[in-house]
Amino acid sequence: MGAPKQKWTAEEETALKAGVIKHGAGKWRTILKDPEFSGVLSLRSNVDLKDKWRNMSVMANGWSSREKSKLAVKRVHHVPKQEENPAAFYTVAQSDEDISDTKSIVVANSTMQTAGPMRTTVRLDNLIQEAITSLKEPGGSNKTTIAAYIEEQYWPPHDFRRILSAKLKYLTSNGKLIKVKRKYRIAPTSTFSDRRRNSSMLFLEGRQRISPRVEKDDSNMLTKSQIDSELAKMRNMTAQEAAAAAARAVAEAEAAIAEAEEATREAEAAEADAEAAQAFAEAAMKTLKSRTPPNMESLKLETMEVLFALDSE
DNA sequence: CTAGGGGTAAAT
DNA sequence: ATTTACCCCTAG
Repeated sequence: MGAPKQKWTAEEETALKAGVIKHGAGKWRTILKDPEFSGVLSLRSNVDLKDKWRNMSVMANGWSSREKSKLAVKRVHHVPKQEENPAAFYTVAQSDEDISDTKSIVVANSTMQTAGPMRTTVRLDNLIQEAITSLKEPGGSNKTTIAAYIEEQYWPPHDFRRILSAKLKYLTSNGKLIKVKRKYRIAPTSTFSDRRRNSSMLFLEGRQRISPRVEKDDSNMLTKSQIDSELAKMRNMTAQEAAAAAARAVAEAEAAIAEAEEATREAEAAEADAEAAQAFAEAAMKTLKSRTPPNMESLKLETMEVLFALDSE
């Protein structure tokens, strides 16, 4: 029996994502026990988490059918900026053969070969959609509100707002969003899958303020200071954690960059590479977790540089 | 416990 | 029809 049904709430999904980011994909039990998430996820089992993550991954993969398509990976095409990037990452990811997925390997390899970052998408579409639906503002939400919502739950990539603008513009011209007086709402007919609207705000526990040392964030939006504190924390992290955090940041940032470009052209192709960054980031995390890199310090430094490089982009 | 294969059935 | 939540099982 498939068992009744209990849709995952946005809070739970957020908690799961945050948990994965914090503890790594696969540490379901750890995530579950973490007091930061146990509240929200108390009704979920570790297997539920795993399955949900699987579902989410499948979605991110673009094309459904859980495990059907082996996905013979694709072209890594043009890259807006080409510098020598996270060499440390790529090296690490590549030097590992226990990267389970074909896609991961391909990503690493192709990335190496083209000496450029892969393009990706972090489902900004979905984030926007989630923001609008969750905010439930009559008449839609304006850009600032949407940005604030997203920034509250996700680590905002450097030039996030610029990208958001481009994306919003594109989605509007595309008919997926309707803009009325600077407010966006989801087009009724759109392909936006429109998901649950279970915005029962239980506790606002789903996501804690990351900065323990910055106590003065009353109503202040924690964007820049959050980044700073993240970086500060990274210095005290283990290489694995630092790399994982950085990997995620890199993936998101590059994805955002790709998104921005794509938005001004055609966003269709963007979906196809959606998983690339995720696979890459996961591979990096996985690798770094299973084996401690020889030179932790240099790795840490490398990741830092990556972050700064991206930040000054 | 986790990964992942496979399956059922409720929702959409 | 597809997606999605949940279950079960096996290997490691």
